Amino acid sequence: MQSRTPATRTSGRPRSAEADAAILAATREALVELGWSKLTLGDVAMRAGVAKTTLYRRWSGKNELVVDAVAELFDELVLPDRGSLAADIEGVVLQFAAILARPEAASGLMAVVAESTRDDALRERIRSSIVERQKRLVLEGRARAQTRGELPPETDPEETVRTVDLIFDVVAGAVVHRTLVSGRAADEEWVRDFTALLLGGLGAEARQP
Amino acid sequence: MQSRTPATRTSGRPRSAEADAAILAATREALVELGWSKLTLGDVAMRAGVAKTTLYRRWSGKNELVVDAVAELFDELVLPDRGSLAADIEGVVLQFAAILARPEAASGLMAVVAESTRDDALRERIRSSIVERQKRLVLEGRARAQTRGELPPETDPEETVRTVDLIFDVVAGAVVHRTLVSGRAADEEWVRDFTALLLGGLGAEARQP
Amino acid sequence: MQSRTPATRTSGRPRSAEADAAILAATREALVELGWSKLTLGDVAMRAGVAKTTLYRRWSGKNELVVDAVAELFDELVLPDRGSLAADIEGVVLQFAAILARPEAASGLMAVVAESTRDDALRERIRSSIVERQKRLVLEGRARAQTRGELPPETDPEETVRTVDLIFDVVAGAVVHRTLVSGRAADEEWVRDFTALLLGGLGAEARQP
Amino acid sequence: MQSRTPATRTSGRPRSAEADAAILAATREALVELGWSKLTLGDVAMRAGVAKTTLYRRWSGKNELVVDAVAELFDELVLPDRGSLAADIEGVVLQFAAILARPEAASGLMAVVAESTRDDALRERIRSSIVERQKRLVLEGRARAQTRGELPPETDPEETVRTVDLIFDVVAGAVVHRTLVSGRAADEEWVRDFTALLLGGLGAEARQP
DNA sequence: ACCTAAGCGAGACGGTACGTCTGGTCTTTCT
DNA sequence: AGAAAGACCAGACGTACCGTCTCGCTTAGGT
Repeated sequence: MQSRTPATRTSGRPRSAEADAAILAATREALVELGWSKLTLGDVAMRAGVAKTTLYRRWSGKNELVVDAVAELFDELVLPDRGSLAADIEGVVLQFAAILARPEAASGLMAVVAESTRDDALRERIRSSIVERQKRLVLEGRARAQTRGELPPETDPEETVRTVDLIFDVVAGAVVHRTLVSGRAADEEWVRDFTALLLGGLGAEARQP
Repeated sequence: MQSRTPATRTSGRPRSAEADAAILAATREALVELGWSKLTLGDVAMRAGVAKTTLYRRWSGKNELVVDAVAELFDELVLPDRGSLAADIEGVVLQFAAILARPEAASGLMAVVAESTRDDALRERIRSSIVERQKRLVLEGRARAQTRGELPPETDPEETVRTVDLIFDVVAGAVVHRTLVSGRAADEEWVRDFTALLLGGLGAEARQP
Repeated sequence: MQSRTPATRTSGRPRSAEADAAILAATREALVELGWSKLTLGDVAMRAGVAKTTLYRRWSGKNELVVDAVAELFDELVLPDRGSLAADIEGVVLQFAAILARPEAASGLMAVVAESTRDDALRERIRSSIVERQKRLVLEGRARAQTRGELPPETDPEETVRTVDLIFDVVAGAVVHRTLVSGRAADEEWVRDFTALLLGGLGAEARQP
Repeated sequence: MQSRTPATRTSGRPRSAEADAAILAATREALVELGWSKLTLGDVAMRAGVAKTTLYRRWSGKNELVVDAVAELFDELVLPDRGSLAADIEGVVLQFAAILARPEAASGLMAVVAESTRDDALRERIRSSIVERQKRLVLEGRARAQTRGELPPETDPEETVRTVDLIFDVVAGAVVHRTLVSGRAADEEWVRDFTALLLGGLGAEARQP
């Protein structure tokens, strides 16, 4: 989560482990009720039953706190085994859409992405805590499809990385855009259309090297 | 842009047209230098050589102002005629990526999208000022491809709308995600890969009704 | 009151005489409702059904306007003939107290006096419009008392001026202080006590040159 | 044994005692330079080297602040022992006039009095902080004069209160009116005349029950 | 059983920006 | 030329948070 305290803690009172959890939970609660821009750290501290100093001792500011609070939400994504690549993709995309439809995810995620355009450390934190962390789903899905014979075994490892990245950007980007920018639900019908488009593209790409 | 005063203004000093332009330009300038979160309306007013009251008389807050300032950026997108659908798409996607790479676009756009998750009026303003406004590119490209015979003429109009929306979400979403979330440039190589994926998907979709 | 050029107006639209009266009346009305510090010239203009520019064309600011509006209130003071000096004084002091008890007088008068401590032109305007204008009451009362034989005829004119000034400061000051600072009504009992004190002092003074 | 301190403040950082003094001093300084109407709390805070919030944490607004700043000025009044009642009065009146001649006193005092005509809490604050606080001078002077045999011992206590109040209104009112409204100095000559008037009145009053 | 160093709740602190209001001025059109 | 209307610049208002800083108190591990 937060890469804190690599060094040995020798003396003094240890930091409260409960406080960490309470603060992150309070942050998500505040995101739901207030959204990112009206969320204040003083309010989060109060909700968590914690002093502001305790919060600042652990996170350097609102952005870092929100990244950590939001990142946890995406850990609940799992790749369901629904029997076919298409069905698997549809399943995970629907889960992703469901998370994005939750106000704490949408408001928080977009805001920190916006902030990250001017803060490289923040961008890196988002990449490692959220993006790279969830690429496991693409890799897992690919592997499963190869086992099933739906996709050919990979040959060029570099090519594979490029394709995984592309797929991830297309999937995550399309769902986010549909949900937050176009402002319409990524419902089953849309997910079916989208998955057909994606698989068609992948098949075609696979056919013409 | 801002739908102001459709009614006739007869008496009193008329609003300065220069002020409007100066404020929007100053807003983009401030977005470049400061980003969304550190942009203050007082600072924008100062840059524009305008009093804060003049600014607040026209826009109700930071979000509305930034939407209008950013929306203008996307009006410069044009669909180049490069001879084939693939080349046309690559061309416009590259243009889109170039705009998104500009700091005033990235920071401002993501931030107002984040805010719009808690403000329906703002979401609608974004949709009408930015999203719907640029769907013209998809429609134009489709028409041109049909003229060339690259795409079959549309039969079901409802189906057409759904496909246009899908394409728009996929294109815009993928480029945004690549650029802002993954934090890597949407360069020519990536655009070629992406276009291939998209056209493959469309072709496959067209083949299997 | 306002020393404006009564000189020849040759061309153009003549100034509205009604506007002057409306503005002063609106000023007093606003003083009653809002007090000096919350009175705004924009509000006065609106109440008077007049544009702000019209108001500024006639008065240079809030202070000048309020002085003129308040000065008119004191013109209604008259010296009643109640048969004796003591009774005359009591009568006029009660009138004065009654005016001061009106909120437009109290709030406005004290405020412009406060302002006048830093604005010589304003102090002079107050002196000529209010103070000197009402000294007529002291002079008149003195003359009447001399006719009655209650006071000896004046001998030294310089001495007379000094006494008149002193009396005026004592009378006006005591009533103002009682009413506004001590915050208690200058009622008949108090006025009787005060008048006794004043006449006693004058008699004693008269006896010992 | 029960603690006498009501609402002891135990936790949290204690308020800075220096800040209070610095703010009141800065207020008087600003009154001298700017007068009441141009004094801004932001400016006072800056002069005191204090944040605006610190100021607002202690005082609810400009009026309350100025009352406290001005009240301190009058604490330096003392009743000198000059051997006779007349001389004592002259001495204290001259001191009072000297304080009123200072711009911070004049501008501030009159302004808050003006404001107090529309704000009962403020009027009460003025009464208790300034007026009642300085009545000590009248009581002390009276006692000393009785010791000397210049005034008869008091008989009716209610009558005494009424007389003290009357004297205070007459003295304070006359000096204020002379200084601020008539706009002339309360110099030694005037004070001598005034004291003669006052003592004459008191003597006459004493003689005729 | 003490010592000591860090953590903790509380809340004051110096700042910055907010969005609103007012003071005066300027620019329209109408009278 | 004056008036009504209202936009304009300038700047103070009182509030809300920021991130930091004292306070006095708690809570552990090392001695």
